[in-house]
Amino acid sequence: MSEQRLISKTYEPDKVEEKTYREWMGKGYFRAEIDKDKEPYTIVMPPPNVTGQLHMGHALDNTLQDILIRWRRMQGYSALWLPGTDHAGISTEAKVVEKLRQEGLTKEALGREKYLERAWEWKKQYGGRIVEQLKKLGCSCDWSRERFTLDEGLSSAVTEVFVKLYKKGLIYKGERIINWCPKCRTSISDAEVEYEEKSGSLWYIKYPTPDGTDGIVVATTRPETMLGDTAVAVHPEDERYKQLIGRTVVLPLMNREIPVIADQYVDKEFGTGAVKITPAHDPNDFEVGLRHNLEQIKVIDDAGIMSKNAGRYEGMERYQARKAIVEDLTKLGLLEKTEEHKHNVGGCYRCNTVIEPSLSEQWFVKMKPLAEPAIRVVKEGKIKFVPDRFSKIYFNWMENIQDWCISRQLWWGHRIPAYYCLDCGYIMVEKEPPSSCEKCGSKNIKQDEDTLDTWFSSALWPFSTLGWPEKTQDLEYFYPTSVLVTAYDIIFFWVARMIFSGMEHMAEEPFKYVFIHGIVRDAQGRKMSKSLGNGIDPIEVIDKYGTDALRFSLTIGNTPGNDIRFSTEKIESVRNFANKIWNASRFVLMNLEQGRDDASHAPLRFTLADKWILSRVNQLVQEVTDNMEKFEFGIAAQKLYEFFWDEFCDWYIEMVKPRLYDINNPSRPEAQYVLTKVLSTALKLLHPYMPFITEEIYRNLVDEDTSIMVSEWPGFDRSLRYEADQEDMALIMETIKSIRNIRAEMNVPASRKSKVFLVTGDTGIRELLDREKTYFERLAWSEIEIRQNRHGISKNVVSAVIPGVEIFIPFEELVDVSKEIERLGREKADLEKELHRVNGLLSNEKFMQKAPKKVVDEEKEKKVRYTEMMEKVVERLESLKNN
RNA sequence: GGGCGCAUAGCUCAGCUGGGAGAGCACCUGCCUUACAAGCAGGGGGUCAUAGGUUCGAUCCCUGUUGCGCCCACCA
Repeated sequence: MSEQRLISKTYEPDKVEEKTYREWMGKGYFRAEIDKDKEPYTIVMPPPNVTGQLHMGHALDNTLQDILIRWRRMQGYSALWLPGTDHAGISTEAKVVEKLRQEGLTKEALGREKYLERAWEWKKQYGGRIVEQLKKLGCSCDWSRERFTLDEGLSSAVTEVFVKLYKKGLIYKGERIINWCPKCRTSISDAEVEYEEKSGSLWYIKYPTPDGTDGIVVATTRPETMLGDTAVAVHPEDERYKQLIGRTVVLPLMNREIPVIADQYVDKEFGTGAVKITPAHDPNDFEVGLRHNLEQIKVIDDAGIMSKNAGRYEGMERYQARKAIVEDLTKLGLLEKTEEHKHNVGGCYRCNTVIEPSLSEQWFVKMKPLAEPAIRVVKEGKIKFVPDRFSKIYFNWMENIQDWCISRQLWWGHRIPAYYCLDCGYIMVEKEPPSSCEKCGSKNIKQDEDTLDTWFSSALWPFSTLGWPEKTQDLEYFYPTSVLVTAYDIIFFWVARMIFSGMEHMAEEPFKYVFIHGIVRDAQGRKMSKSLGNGIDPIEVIDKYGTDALRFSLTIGNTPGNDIRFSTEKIESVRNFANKIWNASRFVLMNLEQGRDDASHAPLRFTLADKWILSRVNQLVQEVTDNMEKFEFGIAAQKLYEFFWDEFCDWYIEMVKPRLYDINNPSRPEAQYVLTKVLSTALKLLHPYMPFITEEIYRNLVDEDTSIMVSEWPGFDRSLRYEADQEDMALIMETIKSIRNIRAEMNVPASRKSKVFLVTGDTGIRELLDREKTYFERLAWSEIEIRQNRHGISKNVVSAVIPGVEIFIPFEELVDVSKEIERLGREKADLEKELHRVNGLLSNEKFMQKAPKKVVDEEKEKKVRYTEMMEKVVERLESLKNN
């Protein structure tokens, strides 16, 4: 025993957390073993960016995962939480390039090999940071299995998948309109474009016929793309333009003749009903171009600069060019008008730069065949979204999915395993670099320069981290994983892609549940962001309030799928809760014997309070476990909070004090036993939420050499259902509350005891009150006297009625009768209201017929009780008025 | 243009399959009662957004409306 260690009056997290985490690590508690006698329970951690820092989103996400994994581990599962980090292609590359820039270098100047060396250095320097932060959060991950998306095993999984899908015809290379970020200098996928409504202009530009007699006016939001126009399209049935179809018009500024074509795509109602067609810079125009065999002219280059095809605008930045073109058109008298126009503009999700749709040769994953089983597995319920509404969002996306552009013009990432014969142009896609061309035998071979979308490797995470494509024992035992925990903003990027990848490569769903949570907002409800500067650093919160406080405040009262707000007020109240746990535990430890024998208690000597709290904690075990099975952590945490503070501290501990202070009390050992039992049970239930404080106390309470982490999760115990005692206890508590209420209203200080008469005609209640009368001394500062009737009780009393019992408190000073009448009048009014409601129900024939018997009986019982109480109140009122 | 979420006490939010409205914080009153003043006891405060419907009975289920937020979608 070393309860002396819990001397501080306040819980000091910094003295516990680091030390405890180290011990857990040292003892290997986080390590999951393959154990055929246990059921596996697996969570793969959504890998944070390797060079990132922990933010509140991570804190929430990982707290929830840790709650699940600690809970299941205690339940006896072989619980694996597999951690890792993501190489985060674009953002890491951006950071490394920026660093080089500061040194006056560019990646091109450095060359691929040297550049990658620098990138790995960067990773070495910063990659450990987020891992250390996760440890501060208390995450019980199996660090021996930590993975990185660019490590050898995962890279081989990526290559395996790429080759496999290519050979199956599900990966192809093609020239398409893709989303190009001129700042990141790479293509990005559709999912990576974020649309924002912006107000812009709609310019009406006249394209004259060659003879100058006629013309057509087109409307556009992006005049700079007109330099690449290769047609004007109108609707086939548009009478206004019928005579122009098949003829040509002159593209202004470029003086190029382009055809007027008819295509269904055109909306007659919008603008002028005539659309300029730029196949190289617009996805729709591209399609139109294919249908009509139009030339594709790229006028904007990879940096967002006008290309050599842009005539005299060459070299201008795209928005400068827009301005110049509008000015020039105005001078030429070809700008008919300009309208204000609101439209969606796509931006890069990393750098927010406006995306340039651009014709480019890229690699794609053919999605339709992959989407089909991914939809089915959710429809069949083999994967369940929690909450369920997110499955709709998932279906909507999956069912309308477009091919996935996976090639990135970056160097930091998995290089595409495609090899080109520079002599005959043949493409080889192989796991190992071919030494010569399969077709012409040439040794002149070059690997594709591009890398893969980071999400391509993340998509394989649930099985690549377990060793796939090798047939490892880990994979055999831990796959499919049990649950995936993530925020809703990442469903498309990651969850959906893991699902189709799991189905395609493992022929089995990657997880059974997708548990979706919301995002953490600031106190005003704003999204935390770097640009707003309103982000709260979880590490700072931990340093100030402790890890357990942070974790619990992110959990309590929250519901799946909904956003939460982070506020100082909330974390302070949770910090206070941790302190409450600490002090209650100090109390218990102070009142235990050194080297006591736990077995020395006799259930026969359990008091009412003992049986009540044992019964309550037993119920709590059941309820909390049920809530957790349903992912209702917010409710479970709420129940734990209320039980611990209200029932255990404010009632049970107060009730048990006299027995502890009296060394000769025959039921003192039972009090000690129950305190220990209830506290240790509550600590176990709290452990997934507040791992550190619960561990610190548990070791002091149970055994220095044990750990709550590996203790057994409490189960419901049928022998602890003391239902009658619970009802008795409820009556005692009601009576005490009522006495306290009167005393408070009369401004009686705790130091002044009251004499209290409890009057009841019910023999059973009288016996109960008599048996438990010691409770009133401490909890109601009262000495009670139990009477069968009111005879002989002074008239100078304040009274109250609760079901079954009348309470009278005499006062030496004269009680203000008018005030007392007023108070009883309020009680009477409340009872009248209740009686009115009950009588209404009971006299309603339909209610009597149709309501369940249980409800009817309850109401009948209430009527009896209220009527009885009413009689007492009326009696009392009359006697007061007669005086 | 579709789809979804939210609307409950001054603030932030719970409220499980419909049966007498809850918590934390804030506020008011009284207490340093030998675990805890980061505490204890008591108290005030809500027509559960709005209009209908279903039901014996609706904060909860259905429909419409309003407000706020989010997601998806190629109208230049």
